[in-house]
Amino acid sequence: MADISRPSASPGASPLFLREDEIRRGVELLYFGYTRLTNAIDQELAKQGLGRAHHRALYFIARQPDLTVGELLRLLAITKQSLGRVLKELHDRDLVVTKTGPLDRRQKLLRLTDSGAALEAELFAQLRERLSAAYVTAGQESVTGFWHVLEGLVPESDRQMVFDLRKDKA
Amino acid sequence: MADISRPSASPGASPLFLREDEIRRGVELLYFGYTRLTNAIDQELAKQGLGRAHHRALYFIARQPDLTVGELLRLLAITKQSLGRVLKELHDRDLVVTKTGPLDRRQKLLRLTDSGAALEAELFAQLRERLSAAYVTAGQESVTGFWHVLEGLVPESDRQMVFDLRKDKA
DNA sequence: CAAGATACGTCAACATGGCTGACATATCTC
DNA sequence: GAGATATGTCAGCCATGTTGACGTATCTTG
Repeated sequence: MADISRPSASPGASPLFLREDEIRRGVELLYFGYTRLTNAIDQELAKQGLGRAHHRALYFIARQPDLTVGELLRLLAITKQSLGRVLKELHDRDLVVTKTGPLDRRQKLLRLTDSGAALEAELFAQLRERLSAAYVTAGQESVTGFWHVLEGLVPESDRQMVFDLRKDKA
Repeated sequence: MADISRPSASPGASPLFLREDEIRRGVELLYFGYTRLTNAIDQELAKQGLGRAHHRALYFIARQPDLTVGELLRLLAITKQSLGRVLKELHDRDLVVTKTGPLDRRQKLLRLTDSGAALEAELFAQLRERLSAAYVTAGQESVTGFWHVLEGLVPESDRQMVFDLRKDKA
């Protein structure tokens, strides 16, 4: 295969070679990479009778315990009715518990139960397997490039929210 | 903001620093990057009364004119019934035309009409805007890293199909 | 050339996970 | 005490995926 990282042999049109083909390449790889990664856990989810919507909620609750419902809504960017359905199912299956917010009693803080955490860990293991294989093949330098481009795709208005996932809650 | 691209300050556990946090970072950025990019065209699509499924079909037909129905099915990885509904709507709106395959008359080759191509171009312009902004911010080296990691996420069995999108049909 | 495989289309029923709109309750803030 | 806010919930709708069954035209092969 030709070296896909080499830009056009005739530069000059643009300092960063933003030719149509390079954009389409990104669109396609993002599409296939994302969909194939999410496919990796569908079978596991189906065993539990859960769907991808449940996994997204489990994932973010695992990532940031004591997340509020409102914060989760902002992350998922769906309506509260849609999320309500998902959270109710997770609660009914004893995968998620809520507690009243200590500072603001209107809030509900979300946490995984032990079995919720176990399920999330099992699903995460699939993601880790795929993603770490891709990381290893591409190399650490590529991984940081991968991150940088994706960060640029997140609108300014959402960026802080995404970065904050890596912090413990105040 | 801290330099998010710098790996752990305490390497040694793994030669490529495959700590949980680095995997989660990839999962999240992929999720937000992908969903926010696709959100970029939803409004445009809604104007036409079309959905994302229609866009995916338009995109791949634009990318590889004279694609067969079977090839498109493999790319989208959905059932023929689902695709049939989408193609029928695109055909009814005069965005796509089919012609009988010249070598194998069972096949139908898909092509955009002029108005289909115009719509696809308009949608593509949105993607280009977002993605090229991200490319410029990240720099060419990051872009190649971005590609390499995503390639690693595409299963071996699908990889040739994805690469072949960039070639003219035989 | 006949038989079977293949490419495509279509009918029907159903599941998932989004959406809007309307309204209720508890709690916080001013 | 009045109004804003965080959450929940009922009801119905839509987009887009699924399975299963079946039909037709065309290609391929023994």
